[in-house]
Amino acid sequence: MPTASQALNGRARISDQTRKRVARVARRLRYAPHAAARRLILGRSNSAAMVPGSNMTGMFSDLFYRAVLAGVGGVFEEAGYRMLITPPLRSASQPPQFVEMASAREIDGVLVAGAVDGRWVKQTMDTGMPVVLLDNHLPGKPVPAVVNDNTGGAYSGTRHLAELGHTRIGFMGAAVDYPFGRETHDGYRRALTDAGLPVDPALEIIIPIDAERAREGAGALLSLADPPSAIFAVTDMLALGVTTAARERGLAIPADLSVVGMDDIDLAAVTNPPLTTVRIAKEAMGRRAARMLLDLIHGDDVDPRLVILPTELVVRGTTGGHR
Amino acid sequence: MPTASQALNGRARISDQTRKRVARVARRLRYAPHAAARRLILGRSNSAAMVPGSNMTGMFSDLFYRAVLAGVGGVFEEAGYRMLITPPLRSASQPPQFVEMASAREIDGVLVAGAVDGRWVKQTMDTGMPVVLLDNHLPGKPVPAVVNDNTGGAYSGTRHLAELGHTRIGFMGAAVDYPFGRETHDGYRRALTDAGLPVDPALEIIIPIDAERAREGAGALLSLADPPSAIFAVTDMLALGVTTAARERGLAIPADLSVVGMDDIDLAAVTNPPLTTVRIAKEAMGRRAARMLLDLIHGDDVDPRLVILPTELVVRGTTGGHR
DNA sequence: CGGCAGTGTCAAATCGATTTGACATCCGCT
DNA sequence: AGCGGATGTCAAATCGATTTGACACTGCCG
Repeated sequence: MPTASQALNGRARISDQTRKRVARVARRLRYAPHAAARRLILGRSNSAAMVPGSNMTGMFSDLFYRAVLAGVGGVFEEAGYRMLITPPLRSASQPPQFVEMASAREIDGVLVAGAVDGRWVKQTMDTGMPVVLLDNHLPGKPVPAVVNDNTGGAYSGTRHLAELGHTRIGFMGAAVDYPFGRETHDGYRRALTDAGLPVDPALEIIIPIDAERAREGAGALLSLADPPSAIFAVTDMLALGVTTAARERGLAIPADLSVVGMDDIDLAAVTNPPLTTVRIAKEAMGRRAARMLLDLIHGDDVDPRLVILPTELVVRGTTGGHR
Repeated sequence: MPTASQALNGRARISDQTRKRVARVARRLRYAPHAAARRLILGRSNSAAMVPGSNMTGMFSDLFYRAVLAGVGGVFEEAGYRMLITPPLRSASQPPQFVEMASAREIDGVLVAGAVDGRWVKQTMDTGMPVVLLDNHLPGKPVPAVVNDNTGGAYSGTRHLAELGHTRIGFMGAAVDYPFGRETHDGYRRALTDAGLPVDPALEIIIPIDAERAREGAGALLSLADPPSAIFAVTDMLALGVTTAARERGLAIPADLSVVGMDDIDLAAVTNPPLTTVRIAKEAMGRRAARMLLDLIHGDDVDPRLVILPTELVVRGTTGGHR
């Protein structure tokens, strides 16, 4: 079948006419080349693994990761690459599935979204397999990564509240084991300091990202003797938990309490009132990371090993001036 | 390397001592067999595709999907199988990724969860690739499938309300393009008829599964001149939308309105009040479907092509007697 | 007529792991 | 000594697609 192969793959010495004839026959016979055989001789599989980090509750649950996934998928599809999503991480001591797939050379590259044990990343990279981190980075390690400007985002959200005249601004942070948690906290505190406001640890609550916990946490903040008049939450889901808790206490938004989220999930624009939030360029993040991985697979050097994407403040209906 | 292969794969004529020695060396060299080469000679890849149907991509089916995934993953892992999740369906006219993977023999079987175009299923099965549907079935077609007893579940949820003395029982159905929608509707109507209650189309609302629509829909039902005193919703998320809408109108639950959901997501037990619901055996569904697929892959005949799993009514705090 | 470009056929090598059958040792037992 | 069982070595075939180089054929041009 050398002729057939050359015709289908656009190689040498085959006229257009023959090429088309072969293609027609192949279609009629429903012929599809055997992926493993191709992989073996060509040395590449044209597929990459997308790994949901341990902070992802589920690949599709998270509106955040769905948007990222769309960006990644678009670039891969355009490049003729296949994206395989691995299941959520298994028992901690065993290597996650992507490590096995990488060492068996089933894939050409790995894209890890979110929290991951650096040990597995290192082991995979040591075998020469390209890895790109997404929404996560290993500080001090030369692992290519694409992240959001979490510090800057938290800064601009908090500053917005300060500029509206609020002086007691609460913080709802996320307890996660990757840099996002610390970075947002930094941004919040820095904005307070720059605005000449004191940092009050009593106004800071750090919880796992979870619907119930968010409402409880917000309730605790609002029950303080001297409660905040505004709250910056590090994700939109947390911010929505805050608005729910406020409504349960009879507080009007934004009259009694201003709220800023971060993310700009689809839902944010249609809540009542629509949520003021710091938009994360989710699709761009996915696209950028996917392109970086493809470059690495093709052997190109990627220039900045760490890409930080800027955020954008989107002022909607949940923020107002301090009385 | 015949000896090495025989040692690692537990084949003939190799003493335990040599076996161990080979294993040690292999580990030190970080040797892992090339998946494609193995696939080629062995004729199987020990991996299967898990396909999220077009209804599984949304956030609300997600808690459901996660539980199913856990069941599937457990069985696969135990069997030494790898599960690859394909990304959400791409543009409608192109074949979804699992079809390509199947025709290139990258996988040994396909598990489709939820709504899927029957055309692709047929095309895949025609090539001899085992396919099992999960939470979906193609009526009249001999495609192996594992489903919930949706009719029975809706029946028991509705009957529970009738037994509590409710006579005007609303229905909140899902507008989806697979049997779930029709089956739950049937179960609801049948329960009414069996209880000697009239069917009133004005009490039936059928909407896409979506947070906003659920609240609006419930609002419409509760605004009727002669509103229902109880509502059966076909998913827990819809039921929670109902309770939210009721609370917004100052109705107490269950005093003024009884609500029953279906699913029993984790959240259902911790809401206030905890949700009465019809439990779907989600993990069992995943396990059963995974086992069926493995049987088909191993060439065994599966006996009932359609497995229907029973539901269980879980009475919690959102249902009470009719005044 | 000789040569050459354009096109197609064909056999052989290649990718990496596994399986098989032939052959070689070594050991213990009769 | 001779035999059989246990164990290990080795060369060769296999899986399916691709690539390469040798060769053949046609038709056109100088």
